[in-house]
Amino acid sequence: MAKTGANQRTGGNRYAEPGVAILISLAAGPKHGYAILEDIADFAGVQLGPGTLYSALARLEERGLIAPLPSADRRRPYCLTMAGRSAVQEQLAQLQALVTTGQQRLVTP
Amino acid sequence: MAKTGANQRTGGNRYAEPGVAILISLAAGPKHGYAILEDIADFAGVQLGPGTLYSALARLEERGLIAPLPSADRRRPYCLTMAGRSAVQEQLAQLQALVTTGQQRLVTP
DNA sequence: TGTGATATATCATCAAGTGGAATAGTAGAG
DNA sequence: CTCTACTATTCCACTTGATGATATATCACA
Repeated sequence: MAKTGANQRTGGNRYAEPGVAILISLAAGPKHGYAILEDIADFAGVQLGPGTLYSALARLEERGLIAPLPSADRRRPYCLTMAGRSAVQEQLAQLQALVTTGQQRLVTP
Repeated sequence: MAKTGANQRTGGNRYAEPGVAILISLAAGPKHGYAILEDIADFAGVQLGPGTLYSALARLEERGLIAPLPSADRRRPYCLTMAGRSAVQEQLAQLQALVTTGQQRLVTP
């Protein structure tokens, strides 16, 4: 396990759980798992393992935040539901508030 | 267990894990656990349980992101280390990037 | 004295994050 | 035509860590 060195002992790398990243990825339009993987690696600089991705997708679907589309090829595309869209908005707002507070505090100790 | 109803089956409410919130709280100056609890409830609107708080503190200390100060009274104050300060900055920057991307995508589908 | 707020420690439980391995289809090189 | 590499998903075992409950101790104050 983990010969990378960059992220060796994970479990501590929960900067932001994959859920939000996936929702953000789908906010740009429907995608299938593998494409989401690449998209996230691109915009967040984090390479998710397949287990992480697909288990998160299952959870998200279970919660009604994303919905499966009819699959062409061997791909299983998903799209954001309205609930999902609301959820991202809400989470982003919360995160933004957190970030703003944090940055204020870092400059005004 | 959980008769609250407001947050009954948690495990799904990881908008942002307590670690960042604690670091942000300490960014405003040294505090002891209980004070951090109140501070976070104030600026993040999240009431952490004692288990969550103190276990997170232990982890953060173990990783060298916070350091214990000599305890007066029965309080155990902590302060942010330099590594901790860097870590918050980094995480906040990452979160900010995530939020920005997310918000762009929500308006430009 | 006893009641409630302050403050911390410890515990068991469980969700979920994680990487690796297995599987399978597809496309291009040779 | 076949070998190989890439695309794509599924399954699995392991580990973190978040969480609420509970226990404990001190202090203020009526």
